[in-house]
Amino acid sequence: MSITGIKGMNDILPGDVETWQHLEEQARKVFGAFGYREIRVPVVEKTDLFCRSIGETTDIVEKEMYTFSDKGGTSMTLRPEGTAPVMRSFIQHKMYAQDPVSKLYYIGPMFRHERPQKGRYRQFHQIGAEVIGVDDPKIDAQVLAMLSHYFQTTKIPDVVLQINSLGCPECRPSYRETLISFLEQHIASLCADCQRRYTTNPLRVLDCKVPGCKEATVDAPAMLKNLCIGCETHFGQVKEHLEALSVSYTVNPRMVRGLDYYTKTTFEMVTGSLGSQNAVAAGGRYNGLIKDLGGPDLPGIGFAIGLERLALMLGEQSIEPPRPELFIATLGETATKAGFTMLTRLQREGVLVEMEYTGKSLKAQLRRADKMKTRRVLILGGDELERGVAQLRNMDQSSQEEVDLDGLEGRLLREIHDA
RNA sequence: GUGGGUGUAGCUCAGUCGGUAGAGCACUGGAUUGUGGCUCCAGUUGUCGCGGGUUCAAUCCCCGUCACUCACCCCA
Repeated sequence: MSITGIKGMNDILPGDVETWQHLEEQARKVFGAFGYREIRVPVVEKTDLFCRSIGETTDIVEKEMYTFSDKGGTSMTLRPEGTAPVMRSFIQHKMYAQDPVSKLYYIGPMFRHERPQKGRYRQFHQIGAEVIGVDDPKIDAQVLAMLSHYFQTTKIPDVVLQINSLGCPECRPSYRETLISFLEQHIASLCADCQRRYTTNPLRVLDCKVPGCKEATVDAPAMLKNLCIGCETHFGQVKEHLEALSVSYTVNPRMVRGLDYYTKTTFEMVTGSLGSQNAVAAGGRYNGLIKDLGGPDLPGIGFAIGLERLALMLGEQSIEPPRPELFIATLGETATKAGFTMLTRLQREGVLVEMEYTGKSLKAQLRRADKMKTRRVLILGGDELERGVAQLRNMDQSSQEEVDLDGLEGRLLREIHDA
């Protein structure tokens, strides 16, 4: 048996990769216009970084990380998400000393050891953006405006923006307590999972899909009703700004996050067309994170987009390879040599040119040229070469003319550039 | 971690009520001593996922295992 790839880690082959390039190019364009600059950070970090940022009791940290010891014995982890490494880098390079506001984006692979299924893989790819240094609700709204604009320009169908507020260290702990005591009274009607997690992660119970849990929690106290003054006005202003920017959204008071660092505004772009892996982008504000990681007390907000899920939504249509401008078909050794040097000269001019290297029949060469959907074929024969001419065939029109080799390359280059 | 489905040619799949296998596409060559797409003809490719059991005989039945996949869980 030959060596295969690793479960849940996929190859992106020609024909599919063009979709990915499109998604990445659009992100660079859109994010660039909003003033974001790219940052590239390693895929491996010290394990501690993720434990401290994502949260010790989250599923990600408890059971999904690719963690190993390097030769010096330090525990390292393949990054399961992008925000923590970016914040680590931000702090380490004291980026706050250069500019009070940093707007950064990243593109790259993330790793989580989960059971793979549609839209969920062990190596997956995210495009993320982060704004550090501003707590103003205008920024929350602007981030959401940029995100929904990105979905419009990439022509991703059927996504809706859901927003919520998770409160802050002032209001969340007391809400948590009232929620736990509510859940205790209804524990009998909760599913086994919720009975287990209602103390560790009570907010998650509100997001449970089991009908019984939904019913039991209909009258549960809502975070949005228990926000402190600061969080409430912040959330209200976010909504106002979204309306002013004509960004459509719905409030989902039961939306929760899988990472502990989120505060205040949280959001998801949700689709109905991907089954249960329905979040195609998600994020929120994380005002305490940078301080927790040993940096200054600066607010932040950001999101990550799941590229596999977008690629799935854009459909399976495989993209055709580009059409060569010219195929050089040759007969005989001297013509083949001459054709080969011409091929290379034109390629150096940036023109897509092909030829057959293995000395097949002219018929076979033309068939191959046709299969590649070549626009033109230059037929170089031995006798013609001596006379300084060749046959130039237009494959679309099935027409052919004899051309002088002298000045031919210049003529072709002009023709190709004019088209 | 739990459950379901599927594993036959490069791809999509058929098939054998147990006697070691086929189609379409793709690929190669020919019908035109130097000319593609259409058509016609010919040809190549499989340890029928792997291991074990039952049997005279297993790709087919049974058990195990691995892989892929979908769902739960979780999440982008």
